Amino acid sequence: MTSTPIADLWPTLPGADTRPEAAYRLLQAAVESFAERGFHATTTRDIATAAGMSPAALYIHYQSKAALLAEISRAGHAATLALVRQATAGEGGPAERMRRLVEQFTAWHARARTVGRVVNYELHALPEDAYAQVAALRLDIEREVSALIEAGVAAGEFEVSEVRTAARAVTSLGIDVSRWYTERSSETPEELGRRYGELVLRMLGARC
Amino acid sequence: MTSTPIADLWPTLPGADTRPEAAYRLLQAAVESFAERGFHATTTRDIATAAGMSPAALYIHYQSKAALLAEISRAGHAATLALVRQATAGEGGPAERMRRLVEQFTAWHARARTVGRVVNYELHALPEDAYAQVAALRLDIEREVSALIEAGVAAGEFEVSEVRTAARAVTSLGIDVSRWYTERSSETPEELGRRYGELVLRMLGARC
DNA sequence: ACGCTGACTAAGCGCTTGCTCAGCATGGTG
DNA sequence: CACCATGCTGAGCAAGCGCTTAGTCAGCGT
Repeated sequence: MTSTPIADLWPTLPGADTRPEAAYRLLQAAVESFAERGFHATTTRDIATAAGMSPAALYIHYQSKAALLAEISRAGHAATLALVRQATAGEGGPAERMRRLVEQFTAWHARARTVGRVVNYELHALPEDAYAQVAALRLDIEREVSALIEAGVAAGEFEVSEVRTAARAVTSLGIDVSRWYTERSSETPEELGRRYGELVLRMLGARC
Repeated sequence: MTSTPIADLWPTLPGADTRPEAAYRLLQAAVESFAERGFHATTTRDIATAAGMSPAALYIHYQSKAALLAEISRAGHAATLALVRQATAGEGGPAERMRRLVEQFTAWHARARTVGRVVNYELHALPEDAYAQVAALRLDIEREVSALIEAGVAAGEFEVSEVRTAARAVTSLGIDVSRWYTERSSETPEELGRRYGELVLRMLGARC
């Protein structure tokens, strides 16, 4: 029942199979700690202890505490963009694709809420170069959503006055799920996804 | 053109008129710093310097760094709840009141985005007693929104499958504005509010 | 048996943090 | 004038921070 959100993320990391298992444990511990307390309130001792090691062991696998955050953020954004691309590229018209996108985008932010929190709310703590990479990925995600809405408008399936505002609202709804969703929530990630899909289609004026 | 978001907040603070002006400057500096860097990444020296004082001066007006956060959070939540109550209590049917609520809720989170960020994203740093007070206020806000949606459904003006999920979506949209809105945004807070009001009414299935 | 390597630890360095405290200037009051 | 309360500062303390260093040890090829 309890999911391991980091598992959604790990396969997208470079060299995931060759990397020692200890690096994985450190990454998992960092995600959990950063999500719960925030980057600056998390100490390297927290992470190392949660991973069952001494503080110094962290620096064998990662250059710094910030490098850990950068790796989580990069991989998390890459995974999200991949999810968005997969959903929008599938079969069906704009409305059908939008429903699928919102369902999966929302469910991911509920299921992988710890990763989602780090990805969306710890951007300011990223080193400059990592931030630049991540900002580019975020732009790509928003562009995908905007393009899909525009396609829907062109096909006469959506009716929207401002595409950019609508795109903001769609992504915003999904992202904010990682803030408020807890494992005590009454809805499963998939249920929530389906309901949000319905709400978004109505928001976009999809012909009923 | 540039707003001073803290001004929206200050009047709701207890003893605002009797309190020395230095306390106000410290509070303003704290809001700005907490919003930009987060609570834990902000030092007492940051706050004091921004207020034009030495670090020690902070402790004449506030018991601790956390007490500053608590005061900001309490006042910010109280102001938000007051805004919500004022909007929902006005004249008009559920749809009209919901439009007004979303317009004002959204515009506030754009205009007072610095306060909004502290209020919504630094909850975990609150001392336990302050957190309890603030959690109660947050529950009240959500209850107001839920009640308004239920009233709309009862009046036949809304059509919603799950009231709680819809309420979550409505508040979520507004709250997340404080995360992404910047003063470089192309829309004014009021424009954004109007557009979001439109989107939310559609989302709730308001009869057109 | 041997030396080497790579994962790891115990100890701790240099620095920053939240916060304290003795003392100073100011201005209202007798 | 003396007196004191108020608002503030300069200096600095104890604790905790990110990170480094020297060294241990199991597993490996030869």
